[in-house]
Amino acid sequence: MSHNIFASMRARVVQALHGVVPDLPEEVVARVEVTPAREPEHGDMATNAALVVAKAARRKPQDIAAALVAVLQADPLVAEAAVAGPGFVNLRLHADAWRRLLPVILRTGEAYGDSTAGAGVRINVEYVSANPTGPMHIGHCRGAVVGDALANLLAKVGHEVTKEFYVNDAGNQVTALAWAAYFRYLQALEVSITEADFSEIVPGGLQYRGDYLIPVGQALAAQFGASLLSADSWIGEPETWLIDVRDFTIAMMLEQITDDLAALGVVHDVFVRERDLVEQGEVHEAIARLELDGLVYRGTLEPPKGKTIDDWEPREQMLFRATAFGDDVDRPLQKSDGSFTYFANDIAYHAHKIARGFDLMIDVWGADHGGYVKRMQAATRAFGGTLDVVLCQIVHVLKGGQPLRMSKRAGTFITLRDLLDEVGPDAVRFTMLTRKSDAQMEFDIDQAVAQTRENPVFYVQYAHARCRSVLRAAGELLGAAAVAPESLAQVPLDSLENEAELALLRRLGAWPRTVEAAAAAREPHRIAFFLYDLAGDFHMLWNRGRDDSALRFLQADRPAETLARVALVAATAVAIRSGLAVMGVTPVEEMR
RNA sequence: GGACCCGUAGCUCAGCUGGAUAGAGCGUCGCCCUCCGAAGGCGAAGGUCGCACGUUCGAAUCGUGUCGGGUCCGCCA
Repeated sequence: MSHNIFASMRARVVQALHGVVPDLPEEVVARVEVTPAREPEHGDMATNAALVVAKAARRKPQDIAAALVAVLQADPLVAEAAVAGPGFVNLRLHADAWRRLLPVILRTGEAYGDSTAGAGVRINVEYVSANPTGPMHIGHCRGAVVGDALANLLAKVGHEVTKEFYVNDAGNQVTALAWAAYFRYLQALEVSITEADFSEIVPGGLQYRGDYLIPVGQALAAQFGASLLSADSWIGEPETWLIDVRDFTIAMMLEQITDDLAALGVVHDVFVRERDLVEQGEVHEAIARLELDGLVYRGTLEPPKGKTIDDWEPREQMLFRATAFGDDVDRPLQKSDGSFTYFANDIAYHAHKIARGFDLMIDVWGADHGGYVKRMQAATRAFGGTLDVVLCQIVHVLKGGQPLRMSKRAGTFITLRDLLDEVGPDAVRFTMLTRKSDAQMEFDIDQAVAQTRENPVFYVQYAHARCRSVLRAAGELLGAAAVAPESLAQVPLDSLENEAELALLRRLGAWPRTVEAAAAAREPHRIAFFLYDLAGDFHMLWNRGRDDSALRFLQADRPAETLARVALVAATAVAIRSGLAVMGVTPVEEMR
């Protein structure tokens, strides 16, 4: 059930258009838009209807616009219609058309803005998907927030959404992790060996030297005692301990990651483990199916030009014919040791998702995976699926006006947990959504906690707190029953006629179309900007009351007007909560 | 050499999928307030939308080229 006033006006415009210009092709009508007017003098809304059909109708846009105006002026919602510019039709609605949104909003509650635009389309949103080799850091954080908010947004427009985490627990990385954990295990048992000496033993050298594995080593010692050592209390043969240590460590890391995510408010519905896919033979199955379709062959790749690779030598390998689906080159499926590449596993994973019946997959990745998009989309198309990728660009963290250079070696490595401790989950989530995800962003820690307008989190929360404050005071003045949503939904609203009040009303009316547009564009940041603007409208109204006490919400001697204003305030709070819910941010009742 | 992302006000960024005179916050300048309807308010200045062609009624938005910044480029994930 949609309460989108722009959608209903569009329906009226299209109906009028059919009367004015018969036999219009569907695809032409589809381009008709009804959008909010940018300038208040232009009215409330504008439509491009006459402009987009002019060519098909073989008539001048202004003529069609004039004919539309004649029809639309008779519409009971329309106060004024006029031709403007090259053939726009500007519409000014009766104030009542806007006012009657309030009961709808109050009765709908936080579901205001929901729609059925996505009904029947199942979407899998995969995000975070970090290696379980260490704690979550800032780089993961943006993707986590964007993915989570996007999933909420898609659900709000009616999609059936699954939030999914792909655990990369099958590659060399987790073997390296096991070695690093084993070193900490030795330390926990006070086996005397230096990091340098141990690194000599590790195939490829010791990685993951961070302190975060110390508790893992202790836990291993507590769990296994000395049983992972050799008989002479020295380093055991890897085949005797590697798998146990690896699985134990992955489990602990994964638990820490999910704990950190939970602290951020991110909870996935489904975890898929790469190792399970490998062990259940799904990779072989997926590759076999590609072979059947003639999309796999043995060949030799050209070395990349302009980039010298020291030990490059031409090598024949198993390749996926990605170029058949728009990629630049065909992509390797097998390493020289015969095992599958990460890409091959990922193909199996996406085939797995397609087989589970999703109509659309959306992967949220870091910018460093940008070069991977085309091949993955090629692979999913080979399986008859559709993949959208949302790339999240790098986040630079600022503190005290200075960039924090993140370096594991220098110890200025910011974990998600550090950030949450310093800023709090709500501010982290909101701030991460104040930029388009494919643009780099600077995360200014000082700004995220600032109690001023320059901090959008504060500004929006403050607006909600003020709304709640008004509602509490109204309850004391008029009685709790009088300010219950259903009571307010029946209040006469004629007294809402101040320009600032109407501006706020119009903004509230734009919420459903904002949600739909943001979902269609996969751009959750638009929600943050809408809320910032909405908060601005509300604060402006509040400030008017500060200058002129007649404009304050609560007027002890004029209960009818007070109730109408309280209804507007209550609806504003509802819309803010509706938006914050998409972002996963908790609305506050008061500023403290 | 190639692929992908980004170039909009001094700074950080929006710009609703091609619409009308390109917006916000910060900063700057001016005025007001310092009242718990506290954690400021009002107003002003400030832009050849990196640049050049092209597409069309119309371009910050689409295409091509170019310059600048970023990410990445066979057996890492």
